[in-house]
Amino acid sequence: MITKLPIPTTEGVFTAHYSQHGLAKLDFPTAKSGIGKPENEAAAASAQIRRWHRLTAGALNAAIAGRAPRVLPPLDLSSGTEFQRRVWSALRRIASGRTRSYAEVAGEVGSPRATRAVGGACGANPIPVLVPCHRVLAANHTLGGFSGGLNWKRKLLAREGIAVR
DNA sequence: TAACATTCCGCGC
DNA sequence: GCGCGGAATGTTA
Repeated sequence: MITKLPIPTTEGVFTAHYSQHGLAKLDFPTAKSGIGKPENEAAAASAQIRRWHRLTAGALNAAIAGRAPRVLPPLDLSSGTEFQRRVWSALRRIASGRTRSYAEVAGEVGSPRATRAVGGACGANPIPVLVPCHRVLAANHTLGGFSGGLNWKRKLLAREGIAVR
């Protein structure tokens, strides 16, 4: 069972998806996000999920403000493949304000030539911002791509003080 | 099998 | 040196 809850930020309203294992997905603001669905899922949320949600909201707002989140809720990454989960945990080890290239990440997960596959895994990342897929740049320090829109990637990097070409 | 959020090498300017 | 075209490469649906 999945519970969806909104998170207001200075950049718009994100939507968090919780499974019984933790935060499973985070959506960028859309034009229609903001007002909940007819069914009031917030009311049905367990005490535990509400607690996770508070952590998520705090971490997300901190990250958007350019500060490293102090605590994160448990993440439910069970939707990913083995390879994707390796990539995502490698991403979480990148310190705020630092960057990696797709090739470097590929090396860290044990498949040095899977650079392009790393790009795919980043694109499949269900929890942007908190799992810092935006800190991965191309080898020549250009932006590369970003599923949620390159503007987001630029903005997030700027908040962390990272300059890109 | 085709599609990629890459990278590397070679060419022409 | 810069820009562009094309091939190699691992993973996924």
